[in-house]
Amino acid sequence: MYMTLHSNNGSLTASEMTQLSPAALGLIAEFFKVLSEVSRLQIVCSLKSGAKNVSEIIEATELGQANVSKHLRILTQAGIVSREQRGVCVYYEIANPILFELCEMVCDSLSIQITQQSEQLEQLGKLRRA
Amino acid sequence: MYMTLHSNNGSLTASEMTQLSPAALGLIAEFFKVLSEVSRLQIVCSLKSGAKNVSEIIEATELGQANVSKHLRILTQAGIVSREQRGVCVYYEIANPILFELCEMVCDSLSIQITQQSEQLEQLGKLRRA
DNA sequence: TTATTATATAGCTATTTAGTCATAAATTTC
DNA sequence: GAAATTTATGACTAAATAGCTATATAATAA
Repeated sequence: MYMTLHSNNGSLTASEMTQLSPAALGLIAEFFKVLSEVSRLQIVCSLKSGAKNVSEIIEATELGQANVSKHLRILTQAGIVSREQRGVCVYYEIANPILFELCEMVCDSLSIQITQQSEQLEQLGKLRRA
Repeated sequence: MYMTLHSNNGSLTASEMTQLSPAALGLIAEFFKVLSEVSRLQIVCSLKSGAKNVSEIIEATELGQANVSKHLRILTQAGIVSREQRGVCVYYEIANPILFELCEMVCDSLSIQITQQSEQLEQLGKLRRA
């Protein structure tokens, strides 16, 4: 029996994850894919300080207009940002703060890796010099 | 001034993330990209119960041999799994357990979204029937 | 209405990459 | 050494997509 994403009232423990169905893995993969583009991470980061309209996002990220528009559509569909029209302008806002936790965890993890690698390189250097 | 990944002894707070450099965002994006493929998530899940050699992974995931080999290379380079040769066989193992936390968080998040969406759809149904 | 501004979208190109097949490389067994 | 087994790699194809330009749509102002 596979585990679906909304079994158990929407909460999955790590041990249950082993049995995630291909469909659930597909949703997870899709979510990660949305976060796997530098441009989209830039946009999200630019919204960290609060809601911005498209023009403001373009200015903050220095990306092209059409490009930003497309990325915002992807982020909205993924439920990561929310969209609100105010007159001519459309304001976007972080809708899913989980994202920053995720990034933080990845940052920490990568930092540790980088630190370990540089330590290993240093050890290697010492061995060479010896 | 941009924040690099290994500033502050490898620990970044959420508030600092706003100022991540494009280079740091690139590393984060790359990490997420590795996790954005169903096949790789399948492989990782198959390793949840412990180390497996390539043949065992192929059996567990039902993916092609060359394909698995390539994915394992990508996962290894990303520091997500580790590689150990024992005779003819090569055993892979989860090296970065952060991954399961990440998946769990995404699962929870997605579950909540799906629940909310289905509730909204239900509300919509009630309105239509009324 | 017309003009202007803000955002979205269609069409296109170039790049990336997952998957497959064939083959190479490495290890063990006979 | 030869054969068999396990894993890795190179070549190729098909599909996905980021970014661009041009254009469409929507809202406001004149």
